[in-house]
Amino acid sequence: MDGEVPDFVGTVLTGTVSLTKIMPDGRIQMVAMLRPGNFLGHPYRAKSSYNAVASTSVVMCGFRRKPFERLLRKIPELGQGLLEQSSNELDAARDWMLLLGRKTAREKVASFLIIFAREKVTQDPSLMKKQIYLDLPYTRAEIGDFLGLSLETVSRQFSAFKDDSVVDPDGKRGVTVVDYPALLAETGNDADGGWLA
Amino acid sequence: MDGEVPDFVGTVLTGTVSLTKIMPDGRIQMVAMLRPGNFLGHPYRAKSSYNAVASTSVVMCGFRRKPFERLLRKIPELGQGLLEQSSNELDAARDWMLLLGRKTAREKVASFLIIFAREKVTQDPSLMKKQIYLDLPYTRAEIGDFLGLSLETVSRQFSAFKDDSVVDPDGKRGVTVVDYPALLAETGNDADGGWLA
DNA sequence: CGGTATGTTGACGAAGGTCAAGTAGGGTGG
DNA sequence: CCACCCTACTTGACCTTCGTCAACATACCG
Repeated sequence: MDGEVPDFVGTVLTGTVSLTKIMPDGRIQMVAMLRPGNFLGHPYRAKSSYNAVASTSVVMCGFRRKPFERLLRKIPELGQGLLEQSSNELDAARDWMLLLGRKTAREKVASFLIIFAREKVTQDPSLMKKQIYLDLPYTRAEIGDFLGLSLETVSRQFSAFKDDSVVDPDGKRGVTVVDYPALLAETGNDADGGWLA
Repeated sequence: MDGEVPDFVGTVLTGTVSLTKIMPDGRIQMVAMLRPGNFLGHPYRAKSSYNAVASTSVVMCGFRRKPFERLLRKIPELGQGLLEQSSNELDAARDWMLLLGRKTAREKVASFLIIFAREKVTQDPSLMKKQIYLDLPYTRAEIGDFLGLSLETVSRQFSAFKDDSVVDPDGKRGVTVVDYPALLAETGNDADGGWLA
């Protein structure tokens, strides 16, 4: 599924939606990864030139823009929630900017994997010392678009981490994180870290 | 001036404030450029690990966080303005991500210059066909932090644009844009473009 | 069972980073 | 007013990282 963001807004219920930017010559950069609970679209802003791509099958709760803005005016508490979410996304975008501008390919791929691994570790901290199986919602090419890398470089970094027994790729989209602390150390971040490892 | 963002929020009145992220080994990425009218700090979010740097002398209108949040609850319209601003910054951040992830050094520098040149052109469209003098608020090193480049690469791109008679550096922070349309064409964007050229 | 998507690996080259030397302004103290 | 110094900027030589192109492997789907 692929197309212009239409004149509606909504929240993601299940699945993963990606927003991408594309240059006239076809270069692509992913600029947002929306997971369940995240909000898609800007109230009060008609045009934003993104493409929305559903990476897995997605269920959304959508509203057309105009009625939603009326609702928003009636229930100001709603706006506060949106402001918080927007601030969160802004923070995430800025971690991502550090990644894009300054991290090496190896650090980028490690950071990418940590996003998904950390999600599981947060649910069950004991996983930190075990193997963590991940089902990535992206192909190598999409991971490249996420990280600002070519798909070949992404593939090579996966292989390198496999050689170092940090990670073990399994089929197309599966990976098991063999050594979570080691992977975390490869991200180039200090311990606390933001959204992006 | 340099330091942690303290427990306050506020709007920039004059000057330019930059937010940067720094990695343990010292690599730096600028993640926001706040100009007059922009808001600094997230209501409802205590910690964000940025450094705020005033690139020029700055006047701000600041509030401590707690009283401001009370104010915000009393006047919901205020929140709407903040949401709009936050959405705008998010859009800007995403244009910036495309730049960081996918543009060449030459395109990055062109895009950087266009941000400032466009500001002037918007005020006076006739400038588009004239020479535009800019007083950049940044050193080469800071431009590098903005664009995810080394300062040497920034310098080389300035020289290259000078050789091509697109731009004419003047002293430390001065530049005159000799050929605005040519510079625009170097950004790699299609005509409309977002915040970042 | 064959075909298309995706992933891996190798060889090579180009873009940009690093290191190093030298230059140019701008401000300060003599 | 001039000499000096400190900071920013420029330029060159070299090297690393990553992108590109290409061949091949694997997996998924009809």
